[in-house]
Amino acid sequence: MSTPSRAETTRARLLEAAVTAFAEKGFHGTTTRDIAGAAGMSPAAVYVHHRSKEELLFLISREGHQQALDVVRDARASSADPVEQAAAAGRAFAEFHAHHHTVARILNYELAALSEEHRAEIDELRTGIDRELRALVHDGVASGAFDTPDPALAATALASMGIDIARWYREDGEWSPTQIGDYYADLALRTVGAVRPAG
Amino acid sequence: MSTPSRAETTRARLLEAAVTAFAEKGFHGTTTRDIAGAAGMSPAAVYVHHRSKEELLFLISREGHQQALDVVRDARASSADPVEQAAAAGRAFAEFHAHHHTVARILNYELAALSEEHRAEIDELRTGIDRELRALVHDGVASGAFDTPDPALAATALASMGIDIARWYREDGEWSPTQIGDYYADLALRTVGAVRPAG
DNA sequence: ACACGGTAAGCAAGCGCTTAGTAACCTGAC
DNA sequence: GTCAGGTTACTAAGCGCTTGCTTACCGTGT
Repeated sequence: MSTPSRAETTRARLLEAAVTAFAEKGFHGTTTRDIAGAAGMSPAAVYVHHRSKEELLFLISREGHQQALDVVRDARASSADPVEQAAAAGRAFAEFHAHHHTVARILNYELAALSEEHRAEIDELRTGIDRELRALVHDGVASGAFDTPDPALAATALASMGIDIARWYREDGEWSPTQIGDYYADLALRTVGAVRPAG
Repeated sequence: MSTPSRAETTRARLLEAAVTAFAEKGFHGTTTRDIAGAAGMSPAAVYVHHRSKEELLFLISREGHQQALDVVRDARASSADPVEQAAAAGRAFAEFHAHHHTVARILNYELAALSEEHRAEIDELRTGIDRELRALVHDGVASGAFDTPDPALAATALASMGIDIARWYREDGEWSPTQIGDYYADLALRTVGAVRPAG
């Protein structure tokens, strides 16, 4: 229960400012002066707490990807039934991308701005997400619970429709993250061709 | 059948170079020297043929959005049956985003870099696409051919899953644009809850 | 003679990042 | 309690370079 040090607080403020700026204007459209200004500090303060502007992007990207991977893993672990797994994954992945749409935009649209080493580390997390979804669809097809013309492409489509929510979602839009989660739980089942679970 | 003038050819070469560069590195990550260099010209040549870097983005965006709108309109006009319209729209919209993935990335990820006036003009074309898809789903629901818990969200999802193909599609990937088109024709029918047409 | 299609050179502004310095806060000997 | 000595968190100023774009000029075809 230790209170965070002043340095930790400042570090977090800079990261939060970077998230907002990167999501709104992109990595290359954001200046270190933007970030420092939004955090209420001088441009030099960025370099007291972080090596470079790219490191800020990497820290944001790693944390966000880890969370996204956890979301999918938790959904798979929530049930032994592939049908329930598909609904849970569709719901949770959609809710994640709606609720964390600012971070999610950075995760998916700023990959090219990462250094080669950082990009490689992020790619491993992305591969993990893809593997989870492919395994989920594979299990359902193998058990006869799913009916899809192309299981691998179905897994890609599941990831894709969730990710793109971060692009079109608006906080003042027609649907709340919960409503979107409900809809995408159903849409995931339609995508894999599952018989709806009773209830 | 007039041969294009030298100016017209150069203009097109600069636009093509801008498409490649913007898609790969984003608008802000691309320099006017990148564009001129890729077109085999000096940096000043850009300004012989175009007002600004932003104008290049606008020209690319307007042309691409017009084509995307035409694709959806043609799909709707191809049949009076909402089910066939949904399949045709799903297929054509997906094929478009796979085949023209470089342009499509610019259309969907560089909107914020447009000037206010240009952005407004592009938004009209985007609204047109949205309206077509909402009308399509509405017609199917009204005729009893579709079954979906949220028609407006279904239309959004249809657009979304097509658009995101531009993000994940790779020319050396697992699927060709035609295969993707086939799959998304079927996926569109699942999304709107249509009874598959005979055949 | 001259319009057309282009370049060489460079300007003002803005970029990521560094350096040198300072105010504010601890620590502990007395 | 207090106050020198050291540390932490930060800033003012600016460096070297790149940016979008302009200006002044030139070779070529008619």
